[in-house]
Amino acid sequence: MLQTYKNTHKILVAIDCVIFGFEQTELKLLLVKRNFEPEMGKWSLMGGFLGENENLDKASKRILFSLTGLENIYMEQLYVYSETNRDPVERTLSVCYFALINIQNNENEARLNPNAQWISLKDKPKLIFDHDQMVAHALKTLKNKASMHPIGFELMPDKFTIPHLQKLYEAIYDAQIDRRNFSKTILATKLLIDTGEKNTNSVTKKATVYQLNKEKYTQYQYSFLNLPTLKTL
Amino acid sequence: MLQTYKNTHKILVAIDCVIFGFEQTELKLLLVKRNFEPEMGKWSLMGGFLGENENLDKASKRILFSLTGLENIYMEQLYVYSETNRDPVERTLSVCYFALINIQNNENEARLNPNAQWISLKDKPKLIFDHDQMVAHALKTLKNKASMHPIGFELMPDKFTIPHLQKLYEAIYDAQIDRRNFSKTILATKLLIDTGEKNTNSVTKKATVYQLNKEKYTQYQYSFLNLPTLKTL
DNA sequence: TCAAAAGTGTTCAAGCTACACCCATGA
DNA sequence: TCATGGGTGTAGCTTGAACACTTTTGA
Repeated sequence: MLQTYKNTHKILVAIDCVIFGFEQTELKLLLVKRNFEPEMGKWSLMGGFLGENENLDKASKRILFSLTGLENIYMEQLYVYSETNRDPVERTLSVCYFALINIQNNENEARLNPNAQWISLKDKPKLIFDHDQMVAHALKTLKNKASMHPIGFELMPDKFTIPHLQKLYEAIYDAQIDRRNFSKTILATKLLIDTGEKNTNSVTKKATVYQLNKEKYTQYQYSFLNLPTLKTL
Repeated sequence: MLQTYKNTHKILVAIDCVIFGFEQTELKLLLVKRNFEPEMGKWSLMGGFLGENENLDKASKRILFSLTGLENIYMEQLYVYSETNRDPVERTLSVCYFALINIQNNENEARLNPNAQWISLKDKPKLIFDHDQMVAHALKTLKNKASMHPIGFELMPDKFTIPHLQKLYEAIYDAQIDRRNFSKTILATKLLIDTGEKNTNSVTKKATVYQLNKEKYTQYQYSFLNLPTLKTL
């Protein structure tokens, strides 16, 4: 016998993903140009609805996969947006996820939805509904989390140099970091493995190429970087 | 003309509240004994459903008020639980909130729902559904947040002594803290105002009674306590 | 006058910040 | 040979941890 709860009403549940990437020296967002109403033609976060036989984590992975063809991406639930009028079509809750993607590793952009585009955070257009608010929230969380946990590596390619990694943190915190202190701090974590290779792109002295020590990464227990910019969160 | 989204299905949305309090030296949870099915007679978090004309913050406040008669309580959205089978009656998402209540200030327990009870975290019974998981999550968040922001004061009465405040942090982190260093750190924040009063309950030397500097509190910008226990989160 | 709790100050070590010099590379 | 970017070392300061002595109070 199947009971149900009385005097309750059901609501549509959406998922929207704030997807960060890092290329060269720029922190980027993966945005989509809407090809359906409402707000057709405008930019938005990638989204979708929660299906009948899936939980939110599964749905968010499905949505990300449908957009990018990527699996095994770092994703985390952020916050639920629930203003009654946030979606003009009908009442919809949106569970916001944030994802970190390594752009370089995934150069086969063939799989990328043609309506999707990587856009620098600095050039972010106005987004639909409350999506700007979601991006702001996600950015704050990224700043917070990246100082406590080494999740920044999720945005880096498999092989990278320390100066390149530093550019990532400078982009995240929109701040200058001392080269020498940064290098010292990063190396002290023992999270980097020297591959023996040298960066061939560089015009001048070739930087050492490192890989992430993935075992140490998953076990990492200490607070990560302690940037002055963070102390006034 | 009212559009709707096609091929989507709606879901019941609940709110469950992890409510912390602090009394004497004990961190407590406000739990309710269920007087309805399913799981009648078992302990659970206080919950309710999201109504048609309210957002989640409003609903969580409504639910807390209905349980305690209290308003203006510190509340924060934590996480959404969405396993398809988490509620045996029918599929329900639960948005978990966590709340911090100052028990002493609210001694008029008349307003407290008769099915509700403050129970020490140490004596927490097994809760229904995934509520144990919610409590574990909330506790972790409390530990995290209390080290970064001075939210611990939300659990204290208006007037308190430093040794009493220390007991709170010792309860939260389940750790011993050095009296002298704690006092120094707390006073350095300038968040305390000396009321000039002395604690009359004490049997021996009377401790100084302080009040929170509420202006400074709302503006507080720095990371709060840096407890060693936190470094291995 | 003694035990228990409260209040305060000092010392040492670690970590972070600021800063300077040397090396490798290609134009 | 020079400009550019990469790699490393050190001194000084700040912060936090460990720790001891004095005061107040009531029994």
